[in-house]
Amino acid sequence: MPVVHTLGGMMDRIRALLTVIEEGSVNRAAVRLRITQPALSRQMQALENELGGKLLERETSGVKPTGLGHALVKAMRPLVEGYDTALAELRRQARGERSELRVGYLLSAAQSMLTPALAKLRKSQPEVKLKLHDMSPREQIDGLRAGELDLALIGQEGVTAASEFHSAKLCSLRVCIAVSDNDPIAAQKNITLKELKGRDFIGVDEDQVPGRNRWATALCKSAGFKPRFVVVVDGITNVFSQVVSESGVTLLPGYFEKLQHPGVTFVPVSDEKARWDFIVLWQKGLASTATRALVEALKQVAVTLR
Amino acid sequence: MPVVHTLGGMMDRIRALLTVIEEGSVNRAAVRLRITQPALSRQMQALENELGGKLLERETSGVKPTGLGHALVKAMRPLVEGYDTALAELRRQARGERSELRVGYLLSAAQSMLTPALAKLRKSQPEVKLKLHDMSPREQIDGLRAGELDLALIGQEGVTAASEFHSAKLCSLRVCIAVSDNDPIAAQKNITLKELKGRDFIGVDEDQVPGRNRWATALCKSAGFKPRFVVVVDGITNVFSQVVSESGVTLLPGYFEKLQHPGVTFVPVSDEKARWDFIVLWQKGLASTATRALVEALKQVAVTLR
DNA sequence: TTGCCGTTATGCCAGTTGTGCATACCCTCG
DNA sequence: CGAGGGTATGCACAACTGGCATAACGGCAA
Repeated sequence: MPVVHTLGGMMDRIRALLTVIEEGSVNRAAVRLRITQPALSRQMQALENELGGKLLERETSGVKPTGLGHALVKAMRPLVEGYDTALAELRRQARGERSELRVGYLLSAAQSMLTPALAKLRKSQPEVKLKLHDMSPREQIDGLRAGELDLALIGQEGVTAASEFHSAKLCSLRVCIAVSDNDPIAAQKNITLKELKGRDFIGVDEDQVPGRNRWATALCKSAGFKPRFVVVVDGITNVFSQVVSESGVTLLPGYFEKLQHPGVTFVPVSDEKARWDFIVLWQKGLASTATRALVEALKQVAVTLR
Repeated sequence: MPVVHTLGGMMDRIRALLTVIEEGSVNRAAVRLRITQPALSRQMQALENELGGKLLERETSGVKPTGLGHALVKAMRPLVEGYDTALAELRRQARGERSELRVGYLLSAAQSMLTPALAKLRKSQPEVKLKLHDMSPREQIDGLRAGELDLALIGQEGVTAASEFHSAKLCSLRVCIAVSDNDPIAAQKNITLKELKGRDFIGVDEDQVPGRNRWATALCKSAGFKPRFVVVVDGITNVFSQVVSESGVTLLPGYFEKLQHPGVTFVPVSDEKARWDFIVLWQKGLASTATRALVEALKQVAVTLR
């Protein structure tokens, strides 16, 4: 039996078998499959060889599946159909017709921008299904890397990962510091970075908000000194506890000014160079129209907030 | 871009892509796949052409999936794995290592044979999982045809379908008739077919028990007359009602003698030629060892009952 | 900068495979 | 026994695919 064929095209032969069994005839199936009957006949032989058992009862009136043939149909038809639909969905997605948009964001940071941008998006592309994920900057970046997010709204933390993805800077916010209510600085309306020289700084866990400490360090260096991080905590609320108990300070993006936290006062930093960039990251490769639309909407919203 | 390839081997290329993404490198993936790097490189190009979008970010240190690439992995990996396991299962089944055995039987007819046979089977192949289906002869045949049964225990009704499947005659039972208690025949110990000449016969629905009427007709013809079916009912219990009310008779396999039904008396037919064959049918093609074992067990049980 | 080493991409050739065509074979029915 | 339906087979050819050699490209170190 010199009918060997490759193991590769086996799925095609399985498809062919499904058609043959549907039609009950190699001849008619061959017509449907746009190949000749001999070719199809040989495919069936090949499939039987590969599986090691007869699949069809050849009768003078056509063909009929054997038990094994039936079993194959039952096992393979759903897989083949799933394969086809998955393929179709991928092709659509490749053409940018992705209907689902998975957005990662940090509620405290992105709220003022994301909400109006989403409203715009819904107006221009109402059929887009949104999945919003409130997650830490680190989780956002990991999500992008793992392909679980299409787009991430992220602050300064994102610049370290910006080269991995497409990115756009949305706006550049002012910066503030958090100090204890008891601290003399708390009474000031403004503060310059220079005034922080020699103060103890509270750092945050690099895993949770990567790059934040580096950003603070860079800012201080531009003001002529090197910050000393006396403690590193994980999570922003713990930062506030430390601010109160240790009377250290920490540099924060400006939107924290609106926050209230017992025992903590936020003081704006007046240095012009002290800015907190807010950026949006999205997957490389062909972005869906929905992704592009949301990025555009975010940019438009950003200019109004500047 | 003249990289076209066939649409056929697409699944292979998807498999290849899965490996490439796992390895993060075309080179290493090529090693795992036992092909050269250029070949694999071209496969990836082909896949991207077929899908209409980039799947990989080529970087100097290797490759990284794009969003589309990630989506493909998420959609296709389970399908590919399902396909492989299904294929393996089919191959095992083709080798006769089927662990499940679906048996169709008619409780009233097969009980005396099936129970001991199953006991034998359990002793010789304890790991076989059994699925027993009590169903009418017609349902059994349909089940075999649809591949939902591996084996059917069926009476005379099965002979019409015997050519479609493998079959073995298990035993040949004596025949009896059912008559009303009031009928003079009811007092007899035996009866010959000839004595039934001129009597009204009760037939059964051809859909439920195909071939039964033909069997009765053939028997009567061998005794020199043609039975007259005054009524055809569906289901054996209705036959008994008719036997009582219409004082017709009906030919039945011998195992009914053990039954009790108010107003009905069963009288054995003494003709030597009047026999009711009991057969087992199973799927054509390679039967599993379990199937063969059960057939053997049934045959052995049958000889003890003869 | 230059050279080296890693990566992926491309040109070309040969082996293999799957297909179509023509035809053989087999069965059933008239 | 021939006609007409089915499936299988012999054969030649086009096409795809893989291997080899090599290009192109980017990073890194001297």
